[in-house]
Amino acid sequence: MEKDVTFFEKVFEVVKLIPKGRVTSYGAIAGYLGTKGSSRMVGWAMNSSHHSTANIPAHRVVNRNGLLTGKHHFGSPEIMKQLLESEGITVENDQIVSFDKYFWNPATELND
DNA sequence: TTGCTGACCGACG
DNA sequence: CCGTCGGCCAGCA
Repeated sequence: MEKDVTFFEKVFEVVKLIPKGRVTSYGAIAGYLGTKGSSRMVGWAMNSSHHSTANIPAHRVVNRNGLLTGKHHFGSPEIMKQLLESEGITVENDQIVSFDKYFWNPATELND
């Protein structure tokens, strides 16, 4: 039976499951949750992640183009890039290099 | 309570 | 190719 968990909670769970050195997209998470149309809410959940005490690796979540769209929401646009590079991910021009190589699809990784 | 906005994505002209 | 619009759910005035 499903809990009264909201879209936010689901997003947090998936984001926290993202392995180090990997990245995913808002649409991928939304699609995995079955709400592809609510890709916007995924980003909104990330915004709430700062308010949440849980450690949410929001820097591992980027848009479909691998662009660091939400970098500005980390307090400083450099934080997101530094965090990604700290995990071995190359970021150039606010965009992840070989994004498809670092891309982590929950629907594929979490699903057998 | 109603309505707008938002770290996106995809479709249409 | 590029500009515009609709849709999804939740938070805030």
